[in-house]
Amino acid sequence: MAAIRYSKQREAIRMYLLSTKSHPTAEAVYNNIKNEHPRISLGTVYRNLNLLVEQGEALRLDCGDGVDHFDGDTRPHYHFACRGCGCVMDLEMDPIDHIDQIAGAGFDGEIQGHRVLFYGLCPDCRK
Amino acid sequence: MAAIRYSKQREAIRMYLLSTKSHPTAEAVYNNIKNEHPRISLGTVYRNLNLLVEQGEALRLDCGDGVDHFDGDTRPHYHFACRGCGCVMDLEMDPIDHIDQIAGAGFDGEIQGHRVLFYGLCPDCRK
DNA sequence: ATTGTTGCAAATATTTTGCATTGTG
DNA sequence: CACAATGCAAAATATTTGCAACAAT
Repeated sequence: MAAIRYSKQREAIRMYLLSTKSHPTAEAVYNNIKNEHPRISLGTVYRNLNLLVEQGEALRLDCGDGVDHFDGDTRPHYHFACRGCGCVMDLEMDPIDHIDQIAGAGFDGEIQGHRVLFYGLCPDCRK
Repeated sequence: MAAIRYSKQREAIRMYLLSTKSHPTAEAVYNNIKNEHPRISLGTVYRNLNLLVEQGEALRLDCGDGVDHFDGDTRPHYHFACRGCGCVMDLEMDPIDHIDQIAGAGFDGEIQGHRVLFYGLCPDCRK
């Protein structure tokens, strides 16, 4: 049953995700980890990111650019994607889970949740 | 300045999108169009879907499966993705544009809009 | 006649996977 | 020692693009 063993690569990826708020892609994680682990491969990064997401230690985000982004902050929160510079930011905002009720009214299926991405201009690009 | 000319392929794609509520992928559009237009190529389907989206005659949807889906109904509305069968449905629901205000409170950038996908079990899979 | 559009194939881009080797428990 | 994890390269998937032939205006 596939016990999970320690690996310094996975640990480095996990630590990097916890250290940044940049919501990096797999490629970006790879580039940042490469300094410490010059022989790490992109395949290993993908494998471990998938594993971390499965284990609930990271979130996979879709930021609308067709590439997966990852977030070490697994608390439920909302994201914002800037149309100017493409950066992805966390939003500090009140929960909006009530929209599930709105969606469920008059719908015969079962609404289990939602995925939201806000977009616009980030503080820097707005200027 | 690149005037857009008529093409029966584009017209067939447009008509197919208007005729279905299935939110097809490019591949699905291709397979459905092929009956009428056996020599159409997938590249042409992609080119025309992109064109229709640019012209505002179709929507590109992200349904969470990593593949682009397309919708001929360009009126603003919300979508639901079933975790059971993978189908994508329209939701008849009250607008929830007020979430932009909630997101914008305490955010220094400019919220221009949002992208929401609801998920759960469709009426059939719920049974 | 001009030039937008197509079919086809090759090219990109992103992510996954097979396999021999290495590392963990 | 058993087997999970790695590095590497090749494969799989989704989408775009170069180009010569074709079609719309």
